[in-house]
Amino acid sequence: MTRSKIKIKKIDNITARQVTFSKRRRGLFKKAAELSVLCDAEVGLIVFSSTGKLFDFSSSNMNDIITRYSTHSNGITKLDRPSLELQLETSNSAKLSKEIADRSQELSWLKGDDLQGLGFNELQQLEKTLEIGLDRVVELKGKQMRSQISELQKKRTMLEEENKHLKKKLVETEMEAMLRKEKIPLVMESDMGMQEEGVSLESTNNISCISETPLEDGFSDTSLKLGLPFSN
Amino acid sequence: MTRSKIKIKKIDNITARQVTFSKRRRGLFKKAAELSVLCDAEVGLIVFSSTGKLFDFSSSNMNDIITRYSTHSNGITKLDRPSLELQLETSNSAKLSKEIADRSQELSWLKGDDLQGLGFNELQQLEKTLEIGLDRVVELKGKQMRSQISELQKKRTMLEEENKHLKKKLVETEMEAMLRKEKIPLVMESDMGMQEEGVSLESTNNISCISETPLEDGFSDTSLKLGLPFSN
DNA sequence: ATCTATTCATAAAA
DNA sequence: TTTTTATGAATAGAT
Repeated sequence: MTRSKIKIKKIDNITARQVTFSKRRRGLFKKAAELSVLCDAEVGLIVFSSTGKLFDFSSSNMNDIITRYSTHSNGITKLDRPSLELQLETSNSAKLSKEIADRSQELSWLKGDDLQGLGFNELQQLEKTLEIGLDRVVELKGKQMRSQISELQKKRTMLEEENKHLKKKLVETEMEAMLRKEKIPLVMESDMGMQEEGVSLESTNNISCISETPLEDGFSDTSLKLGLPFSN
Repeated sequence: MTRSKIKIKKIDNITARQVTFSKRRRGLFKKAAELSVLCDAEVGLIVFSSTGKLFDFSSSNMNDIITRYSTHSNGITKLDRPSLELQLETSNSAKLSKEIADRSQELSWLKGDDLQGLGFNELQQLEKTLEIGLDRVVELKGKQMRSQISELQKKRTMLEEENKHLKKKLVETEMEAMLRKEKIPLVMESDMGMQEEGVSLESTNNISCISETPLEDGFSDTSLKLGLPFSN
């Protein structure tokens, strides 16, 4: 369309055709893009050259555009090969939705919501179900609590035992030291490698370590919290 | 692009945008057609206006083009473009199934089943939920029972009142008959049109209703069952 | 929708 | 291919 007007018919010369294709293709894509931007349109453009090369442009997402086109243009007529499966899936979805609705309803009832429409027998049944459920939950909870308690008690016993041993050992060590007429430094704690966890010699309350009443209480406190570790 | 150059950006003025859309759309489609003819290319063009209207052009068949595009552009991903909806449906089904599973699980828990995996806090929560539900059910049930009882009592009162009147009337009738020296047949019940429902002259248990016991019993039993009409 | 001044697209050539 | 250039086509703004 310059130098001379041309007729719109297939260009015979292959080279010329390819050249024209390049030029016009770019022009076309440019205009497509401009249209989509200027006019807020959704544009999808697909071009296959005579040599089979693909060029495409889409203002958004080509799949979206094609999908939208499919539903718009002929709706179902077009690609109805899978419509059978689709129908199956759709009806399946419907079934599932119904199922969900049913279960939601039952859940509501069990939670005490939405009871207005129920008759007496239904309420009766519901009550029974709830009582059974509650019984089982309470029972299991109790079991868990009991097992937790017994575990803690076992641990306490173990630690008490350990403490007893440690105290004994400490007394022995002291005695030994006294026999050697050596004084055990009071600040020894920081240097002592305490491989025995759970027994701490440091503390805010000072306890004399050497004496006839070798260890007053305070050592017997294993710091074990017997409170149950759950909030109420 | 005449009179003044324009910037390629969305045209704000709606009217102007629509006008431009019309003009440029026609230009675009014309060029698309020209390209396909001049260069022997396969062209597919899809345009949705901002108002949602669809315009399309295809040098051959749009489905073919889309199919070819699908195989070309991403190979497998869109090869079965038609199954896009199917995929959507399928994923939807999956979601729904999951939902059902969730609700089923919760239902099981509420019914006291499948509790093994639950921790203490979950059991605690469950117990609370069940208690609330149970409370509500019991409350509503109680309400229904009370209203039923009061309704029945009202009815009983009504019927008792009615019976009293009927007895009185009967006595009067008897008296009258006696005065006329006429005898009232004993088998009259079967012929008497009993327009008063709820009042049965027949009965197995005999209860005297009127202090003077003017008429023998059998009249006073209204056959009212006060037991609640539900099974336990 | 139609008109026109301008800008744009592009056929032919390089 | 891309660039150049002369020219026809497309179109923004007005009507």
